[in-house]
Amino acid sequence: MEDGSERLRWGVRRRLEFIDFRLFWDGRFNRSDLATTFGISAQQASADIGHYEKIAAANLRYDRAEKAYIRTDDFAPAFIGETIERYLLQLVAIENRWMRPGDTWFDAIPPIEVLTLGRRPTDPAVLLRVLDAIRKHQEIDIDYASLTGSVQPSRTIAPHALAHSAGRWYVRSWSRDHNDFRDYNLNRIAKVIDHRPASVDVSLDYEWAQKINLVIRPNPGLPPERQAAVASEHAMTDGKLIRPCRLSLSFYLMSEYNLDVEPGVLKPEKQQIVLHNRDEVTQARASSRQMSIEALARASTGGE
Amino acid sequence: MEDGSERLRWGVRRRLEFIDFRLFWDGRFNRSDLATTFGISAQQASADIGHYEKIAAANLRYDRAEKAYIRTDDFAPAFIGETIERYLLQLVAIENRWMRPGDTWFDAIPPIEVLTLGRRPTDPAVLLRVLDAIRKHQEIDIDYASLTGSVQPSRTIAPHALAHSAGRWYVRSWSRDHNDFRDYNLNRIAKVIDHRPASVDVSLDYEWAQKINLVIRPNPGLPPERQAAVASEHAMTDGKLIRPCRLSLSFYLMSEYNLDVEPGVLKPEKQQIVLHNRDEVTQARASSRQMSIEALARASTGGE
DNA sequence: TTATCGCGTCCAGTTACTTGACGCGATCAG
DNA sequence: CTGATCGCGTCAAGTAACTGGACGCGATAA
Repeated sequence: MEDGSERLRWGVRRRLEFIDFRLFWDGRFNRSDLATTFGISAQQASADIGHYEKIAAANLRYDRAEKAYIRTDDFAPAFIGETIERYLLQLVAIENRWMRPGDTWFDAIPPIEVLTLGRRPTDPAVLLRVLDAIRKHQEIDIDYASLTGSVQPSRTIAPHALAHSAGRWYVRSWSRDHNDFRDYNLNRIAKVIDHRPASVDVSLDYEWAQKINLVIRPNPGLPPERQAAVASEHAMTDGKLIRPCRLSLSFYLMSEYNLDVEPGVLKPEKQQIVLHNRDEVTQARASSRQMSIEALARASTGGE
Repeated sequence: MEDGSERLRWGVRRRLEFIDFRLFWDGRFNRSDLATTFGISAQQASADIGHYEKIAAANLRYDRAEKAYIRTDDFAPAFIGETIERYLLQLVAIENRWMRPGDTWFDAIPPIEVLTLGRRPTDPAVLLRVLDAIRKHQEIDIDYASLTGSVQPSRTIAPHALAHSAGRWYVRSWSRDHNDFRDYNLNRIAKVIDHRPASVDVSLDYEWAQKINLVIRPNPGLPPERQAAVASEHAMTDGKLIRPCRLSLSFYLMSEYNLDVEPGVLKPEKQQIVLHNRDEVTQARASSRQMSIEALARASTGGE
């Protein structure tokens, strides 16, 4: 099957992709679908359909009774290729109200249910300032929603990276108040007040820079056939999964999968995978954190 | 600030959105950025920039030294609006290799780290057949990767919905072998072999159709200020969160947040929220499941 | 039957976009 | 300082995309 590699103008290509998309997800589409979603005339839509037929004639046929173009059995995507995950993500985003259906190409949203506890949306203004600070190596003064909920004096941080885990966004930053590196929850930053050039050397954040291999295995407490299934699901080789991971982030992954719980506390079904080198990880993390703090202390006494 | 509500052709509008996007995320863009991502000439790109300036002149200025258009301090998005979550999702998707950077408008990917254990990608052919079966009320014969990994005879299911939780996709289906409704892991369906009209009445899936309110509270074992923080993070009112949820899916949400663990087993930090009406939920789930099974049994003895 | 609707197509006119050419200001190597 | 380079802006002329209007065709519904 061709991949639609002809030289097409960007807009035309997108419309042919749309045809591909609708055939895949709905099995059908209309000329008017094409015309309304792109705001083009019916004539132009006809021309586009003709264009698509030239490229992938076997993919569709017009059904007069249905008044629609119908996907054939030998349909093979000519444009959208292997980008299925992308559209699945869009479905999740729609259900979570992160996206409006109109932002996507879905017509009938498939009957899906998305289950999360949700979280507060990200403030664009905050994200913009944080990204700027990362890019331009600035330190920023922020209003941070403290644990107690009480009003706190503003804090000064020098962010240098974003991290995402288990649905949360973290801002990896140097903290002026503590003179060490920490994670700040992006959604808890209420406001970015001011900014100035940062003085800290972010390469001293060893806990971020250094990686370690998490060695993950199926929980040996599970019946052997369940262990095999778990191994298969996580695409393990030789019954184990090696996952490289920044030291500072290892905590979140361990937390998400209950890897930080002592063996035997939870039923094996609640802890399908276990971390084989847990002690090594916690120890490496603690020591790199200590090294980082000492290096920062030396730098500040020496430099200022 | 205007929202770019002029009547613009679809392609032009997308390009102005692109300008908005790059200004937001990178703080800058080039004429050639515009020209190359959309495959248009430099002249046309100039025209588009002029067009954008007419709509949101205060958003950008040209810096001759930088050879780029730079975001001003009073920048306010004129096109991309509040669709920030969408682009954050794209960043996650890129890091997970679900999307290629070229599928997005990002130039320099911000320094982000995405932490998951990953999973096998979804097979487009399988998804397509499953969606068809849902839409057309068909039953399908599938090759299902069993827990033991051994080859199993094919199973016959009649799917009627998709569900997403904790990174997994489930296919809610009637099972011919068991004459009840179950969840099938989408990634475990290796192949869809055949299909025919389904005979089962999906409205008998009470465990799916019926919803219950999960009453979620901060773990009382946490210090009060931590409880307040948890309540705030989950946007609780009066210290509790009411989350309506299909009975069949309640299990996954409980599993994801360790709500299904007896109080006292885990440290409170590992179980920041607790389910106040756990007994009610498990009981409702069991009874609706039983009702469903009985209804199906009556239908099959009476009907066939 | 008649009315309606969606598709396909021929037509002429408009807009978007192209290639080609030239000038301007900033940066850089010699 | 000078000439080369690069990215931007613009004028001009031609092409491709797209629009409006009009007409016929087949299927469906009143």
